[in-house]
Parts: sequence; C-alpha cells; structure tokens
Amino acid sequence: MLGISKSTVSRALAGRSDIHPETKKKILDLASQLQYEPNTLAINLKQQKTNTIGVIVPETINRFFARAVGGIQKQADMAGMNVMICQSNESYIAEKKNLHSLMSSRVDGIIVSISTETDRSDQFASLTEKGIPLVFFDRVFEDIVASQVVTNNYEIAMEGTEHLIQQGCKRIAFVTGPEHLFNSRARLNGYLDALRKHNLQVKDSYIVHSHYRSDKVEEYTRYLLNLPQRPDAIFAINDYAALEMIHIMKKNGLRIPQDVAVLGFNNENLCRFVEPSLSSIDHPAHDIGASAAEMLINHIRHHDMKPEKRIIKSSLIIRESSRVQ
Amino acid sequence: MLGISKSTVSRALAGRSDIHPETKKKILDLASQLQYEPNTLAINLKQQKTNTIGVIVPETINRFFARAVGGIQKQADMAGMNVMICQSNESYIAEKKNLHSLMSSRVDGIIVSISTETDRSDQFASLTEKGIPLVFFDRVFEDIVASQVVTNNYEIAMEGTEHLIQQGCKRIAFVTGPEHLFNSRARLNGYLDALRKHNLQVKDSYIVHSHYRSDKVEEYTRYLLNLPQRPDAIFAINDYAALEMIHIMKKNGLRIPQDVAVLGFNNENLCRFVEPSLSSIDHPAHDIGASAAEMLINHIRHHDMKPEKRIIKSSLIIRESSRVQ
DNA sequence: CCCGATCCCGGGAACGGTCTCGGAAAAATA
DNA sequence: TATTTTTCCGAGACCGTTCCCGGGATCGGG
Repeated sequence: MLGISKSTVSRALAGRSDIHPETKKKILDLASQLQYEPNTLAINLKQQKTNTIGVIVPETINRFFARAVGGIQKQADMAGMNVMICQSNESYIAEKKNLHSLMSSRVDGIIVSISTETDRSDQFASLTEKGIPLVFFDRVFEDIVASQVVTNNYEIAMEGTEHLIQQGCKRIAFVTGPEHLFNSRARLNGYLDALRKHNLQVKDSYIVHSHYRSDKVEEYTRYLLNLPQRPDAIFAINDYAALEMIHIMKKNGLRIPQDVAVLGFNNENLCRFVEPSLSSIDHPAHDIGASAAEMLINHIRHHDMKPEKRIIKSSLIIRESSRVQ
Repeated sequence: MLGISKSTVSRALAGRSDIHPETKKKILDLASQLQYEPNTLAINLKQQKTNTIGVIVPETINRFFARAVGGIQKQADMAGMNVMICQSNESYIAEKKNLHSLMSSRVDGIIVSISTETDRSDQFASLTEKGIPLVFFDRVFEDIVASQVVTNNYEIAMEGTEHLIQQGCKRIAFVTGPEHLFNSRARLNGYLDALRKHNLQVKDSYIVHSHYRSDKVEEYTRYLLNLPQRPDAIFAINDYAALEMIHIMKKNGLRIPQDVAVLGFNNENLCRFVEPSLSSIDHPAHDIGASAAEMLINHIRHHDMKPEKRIIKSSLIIRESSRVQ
C-alpha cells in the first residue's frame, strides 16, 4: 500500500535502527490503522524458536501445582514468554504424550514435575540430547543430569518428626509418596533419622507408601487405626489427606491431638479454619515454580549453562493438631 | 536420502492414497528410523490453523476452574487438539493481554470465563468479527452473541434459599459476586424471588457483593455479625469462604447450624470432612469445561454453526451445616 | 496398435515473515 | 570536484511444510 518493500516493513516493525524515521512512522501508523498483527507462526518458523516454555505437572487440581504454575507463568510473563501447560494426571503414558506434544510444538524449554507412576527417566534423556533445556521441580530424578528445584525434604521431614517426638509421641506413623520418587525417599529418610536420633523404634507397619490421590485415604487410615499398637501421631502426605484422616479418627472417638497428633503438608489456607487447626509444612509452591522458570529461561538464553540444583526451604507451622502438652 | 521428492514424502507422512504402497513403506520406515518429527510450526503456517484451543480462566488456584480446565483438556485430547491455558488473575488488563497473546499464537478458538473485573465485552467482539470461534462458560456476558455454557444459577440459588427457609431461617444473608457479572445477578435474583415467594422481607443489608478472592471474607463476616439483626443463615459464595465464616462465627460463640445455618457453593471434597459438614451446591465443573470444549470444537469444525446456549444443572447437597431442626 | 483413463510421482509456488547482501543516494571528507 | 563513508532501502533466499498441476508410465478397451 505504501509502495515499500516487505524488508523495510520488517525493519520498521522490528524496531531496528537502519531505517529513516519518517518511513518508519508511516509504516507504523498504517500498521496500527489496519490493526496489523504479525504472524507469530511465520516468525517462529523462521527464528527456529517459539518463545514459549512447556510445563508438565501431575494435575492442577492439586493446589501445590496450581500455585507452582502460577509462579512459572508470572516469571514467564516478565520475560515476555508464553507458557503451555500439560497435565499428566499422574499417568506415565500421559506424561510421555505430553512430552511429545510439547516437543512437536517446538517449545524452547520444558519444566517438569514427574507423575507418581514415572519410575524411569529415559524419555527425558532424549530431550537433553536434542539440546532442549529442561528443569525439574519438586518431583525430580536423582540420576539425570538436569537442573532442578527442590525443597529441603529431608530436613523438614526430620524437623516435623522431631516436633512430634517433642510433643511426647512415641508411635509416629508416616504417610508418604511412592518409593521410587526421590522426594518421598528423602522425606522418609528424614523421618527415619529423626526416630533413630531419639532412640525410637522404627516400625515398618507405621510407614505407608501412597500416591497423592485422595481415594486411598480411608483405606490406609483404617489400616493404621487397626494396628495392634495404634499410632499416637500421623505425619500425613498433604493437608487434604490429613483433614480426611482427622475426620475418620474423630468418628472413631479419638481426640486430636491428645490421642493422635496430626501434621499435614502444604499449609493450605484451610489449615487455619478447621478444628482443630492443622499443623503443616509450608511448601513455597509459588517460589518453587518461579525459581524453576527463572532457571529455565536462563538455560534458554545461555545455552552453555551448567545444570544447577536449587533448594528452597520449607518451614514447619505448628497449630493445634500437633500441640499435645 | 531415498532420491524421492518432498512431495511424495509429504504424501506418505500424511497418509494419503495416491502413493505406491511400497514407496510409502520405504519412506515411513526411514522416517521412524531417523526419528523424524514433522515441524508443527511449518504445518501450522501452511494450513493456517494451529490445532490448539486457547483458554482464559480467572485462576486455576480456584478448584472450580482447575476442574473445568481438566474437562476442557480431556475433550481436546479426544479430538487430538492442544490446549493453551492463560490465567487472568481476576484482572481485566491481564485478561486482555491473554486474549492478545492467544490471538497472536493463532489458536483456532477460545474458551473464556471472564474475570470479576471485566464489565464490558468489546475486546471479545473483535474476535467474532475475525471469525474466531468463541465459547464462554460459567462467567458469561448476556449481551454478546456467542455460545455459552452456564449452570442454572437462578434456579439453584432459589432452591438453596428455599431450603434455608424450610429450616426455619428468616434472616438469610447472601454473599455473591460482583453485580456486573451475569451469574451473580442470576443467583441474586433466585435468592430474592425465593424470599418473596415465602413472604420474607428483603433486606439490602443482608446482601454482600464480593469478589471471589478470599481476602475479604473476615471483613464481611464481621459486618454481617455486627448487624443489629444478625442473620440466622448465610448462603456463601464458595466453600472456602463458608469454612472461614464458620470458623469466625464459632470463635464468637455461635453454633452452626442452630444459631446460623450455612450453605456453601461448589461442593468441594472438604465439605464432607469439616465440622459441621458443609451443605453446598454441587457445581459440575468438569462437565461444564468438557461441554464448552465440545461446543468450541464443533464451531471450529463447522464454521457455520449458530451460537448455542447450554445449561448444566447444579444440585443442592444438604449436610449438617444447614440442617437446623 | 492406438488412445484415453488411471496411477504415481516431481516441480514449484505458497504460507508470512527474517535477514543477508548489495547498491543507490546523500552526506562527509579530501 | 572527486572520493569515501554513511544512510537507507529493495531483491531474494530461506524456514519446513502442503498442495496444485502437469507429465510419464502402465493398463484396459476398442
């Protein structure tokens, strides 16, 4: 329309300097008048990058991941990047499909928190081979060389367990995730070492490996309550599970925390509003996500960066459900 | 490598018929051997479509939207489409930015649930002009001609209110969303008509317009409790708000439901586990999302479809918090 | 044996931009 | 005035596909 070549138009729109100010103005004016929008697809194809980061999380129904995704999106926003979110629904094959779809969408990098089913890392190895930056958070692999953001699982599980011990509890049950998940194991070790440190007997029957879904809570609660030596404290896998366990125990006439002290995980809002208020581990989900995104963006921009491991500190929040005295 | 033109390769990979089976096999074999992945960017550019649907929701921290997004993703998955999720964080300008970014990503269609701040629809009107299919769910506009999926807000608010009336409550407070949101108004009207039907006085001081965030709950709870004629029932905006309100009222020595009956909204899992268990409105989030996605996909595939309005029924779940007798 | 139909396949434009390169005009310098 | 430098712009290749079109080979019918 202006009798100007597309090269010049491209220069104007990209805001480059080798163009006459007057020509630039004419182009920009006409562009805004026509409501011209550059075709991102074409740009991405030419540039061989999409300016978007892919995310695979187990499920955003889980508030921890919803908050982490929030952190990722905020960080991406600040960097002018887009985010593509996939849910594995805690399924290994769905996770694999997600990965494939993100790769075929040519995302510039991927952030992953693996599903409970996932017990091998080969599908991610091929990513690093292809030079696609990869960052894991919270649920990570030990053996893969990739950047990761985790919390101090071991220490906080130890701290939580010691807190219960200090309240006088001697038979502390521990509900954690699947054994093959690194952070489940780390938490378990923290729990075990706390018991040993205080010369308490470790009983395997007090240890429950569950997945993070809610449909097994009733089952393992009944199991724990029917044990010959009923636990006098429970360190739960998350707050919702803790809440349901408390509900079941109350129905069975048990008092919380006098008969059974309970410690949750994630420090959801509801902890403050239930009765008794729920002690929990504050897990800085938003920060974890933001940190992972920050690392990934660095990897994307500087392809020679070495893998890095960041540890973000959780903290113990003590409320009524674990205050025995 | 095979001495075959790219046209033929394209034919083989696209699975078209005008190709010799033997040639096709050779190509497919080599492709899988080389782990060849077609470049989606190029395909999208050529086809002028991306096979992805964009979603804008207020925030996935809100479990209603997390579940709705789950429904959308499931439906998209079945149709072989991708999903791009954006969060407006209940902000009008963020929503506008999301919309812009989705459009520049050239999504084939968009599903929206508007933010609390959004009180005009012009930014969406331009979408329909450009022929991009658009479906609203839950939080919708009345005035815009577009497909939408909503629940029977009016009827269910009426039913909930009548339930409270039948329990003998006479001073029923109603907490709902901003006035400019259609479903807030629909719910309010259901509430008002229920009162009128049973010849109860409508008092404006019992009606609270809030947003869906949690940080105002304490404020309006105190307001309601300090009213000269304290309400004897509260119909809350969602379950988390109801939980917090119950917590505050208990601290003030009020008994639930004898002194104040409480009815929540969304029927979260926790409703069953709190004390007293929480009556609520079951809001079929997953179905709403799935239904919206189904409609959008239809619109994408058959561009001549007329806008359609679907209503999905919520249901009243009565538990202890509203059973007075 | 000839001719039209059918079956495969290759050439090349197109999608909508970016970017390199070269060259003309204008400005600066000799 | 002649030469060099700078400023600005256009031509055209390119990203990786799809798809239209045209043409050669094979086949069948008359």
